[in-house]
Amino acid sequence: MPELPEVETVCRGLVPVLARKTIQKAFVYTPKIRVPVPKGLAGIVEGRRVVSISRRAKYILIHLHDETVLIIHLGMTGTIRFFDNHVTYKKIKHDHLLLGLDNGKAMVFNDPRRFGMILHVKKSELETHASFRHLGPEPLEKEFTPKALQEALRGRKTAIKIALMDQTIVVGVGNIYASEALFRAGISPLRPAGDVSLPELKKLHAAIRAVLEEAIQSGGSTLRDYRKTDGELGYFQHKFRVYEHEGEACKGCKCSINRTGGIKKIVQGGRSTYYCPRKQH
DNA sequence: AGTGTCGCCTGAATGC
DNA sequence: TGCATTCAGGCGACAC
Repeated sequence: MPELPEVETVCRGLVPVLARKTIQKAFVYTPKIRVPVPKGLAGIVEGRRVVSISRRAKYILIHLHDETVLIIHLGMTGTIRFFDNHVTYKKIKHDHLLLGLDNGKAMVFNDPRRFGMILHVKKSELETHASFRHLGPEPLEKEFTPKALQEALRGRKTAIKIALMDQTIVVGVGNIYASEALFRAGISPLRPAGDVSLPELKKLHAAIRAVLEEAIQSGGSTLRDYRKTDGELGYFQHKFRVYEHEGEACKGCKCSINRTGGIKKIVQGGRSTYYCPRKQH
């Protein structure tokens, strides 16, 4: 599912094909996804020019010429694809939004599970918007420091894994990268967040940045392949060390799998967590 | 304010 | 084989 690196990859992929294009035609195929699409959105964005693309947390921000922002969240299963001709494009199952561009191409947002979101807000109201106002720091920006992380976690009794996925603590880290970062930092996902020491948080801070940066790198190489095939801007397969590796030996592990059972899968807050009980404490 | 739970939604995987 | 059930999870709403 798209977490920060995947969304970042999609944003980078959007820049060459969407920036400086004018939205000639827009269609909202599915007004009622989980969060309803703003009423009249199609008519409102038609004729607007795309100035730039950026990302905040897991949201894709499409900045329009009129100081408004068209925002897409990919949810769990959302993808963005481009097609050559928006006039002849035939909607397929789970298409929710089409933007017909002035170069004739179509940008289509498709999301089978409808967990994605389409928002349209004034640039000046972005920071106070309900979906943005409580967001924590960007993990790859300098405001995210071990100290800031310590401050955000202070007194929190909830498990560190759950806290890492809390977008008010730090944004962009979802279920996969929370497990991966904790594994690299050698910290048990079950630890109460407020009990993790500063030296450990330094490791965790570095681990979060490392997993996200590596995944973005990996997305970048996928993106180059996309350019060749003109495919979809959505997913890429990154190598995970613990996620979906239940029962396997973790990287560099010398212990006997028969005896230890290998990487363990547990459920926290209704989400699966993968970790190595012998390397994470 | 912090914490935990539920519901949204569909396709794939699994169970009988 | 076919139908039913389970599972996946980001985020908002809600209860306490």
